[in-house]
Amino acid sequence: MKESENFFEKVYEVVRLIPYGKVTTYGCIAKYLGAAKSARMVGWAMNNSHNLLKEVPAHRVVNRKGMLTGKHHFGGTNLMQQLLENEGIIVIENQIQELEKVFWDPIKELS
DNA sequence: ACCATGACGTTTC
DNA sequence: CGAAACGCCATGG
Repeated sequence: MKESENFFEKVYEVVRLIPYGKVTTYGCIAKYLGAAKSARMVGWAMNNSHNLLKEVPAHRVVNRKGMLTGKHHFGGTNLMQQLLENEGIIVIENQIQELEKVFWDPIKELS
């Protein structure tokens, strides 16, 4: 690992800052970090987050559509959806409902 | 060094 | 309006 961890570390930091019952998108995080074109890297960082000693609430991070694309990475079950619903977020068919309502923009909130 | 893949996003047809 | 293709960046083989 190298300084690149700084990028991942930043991602994890922002994800951990997501308040309870709120969610954000990969693109927003990437943009907040100054790598708007690297939204995929954010998702990749999440994948690597499993290797971290500290757990990251990746279940609060979804794609632009609010779809739980990465739920399969949470154990192959509906764990991700369960976690979100547990926080009061309505999830139907791997898709977050009232996304605008639970959406949390780090740029807007952390600006 | 090149090709293939990915928890995305935007643009085009 | 819906689906497909392209683009971006980083990692792995």
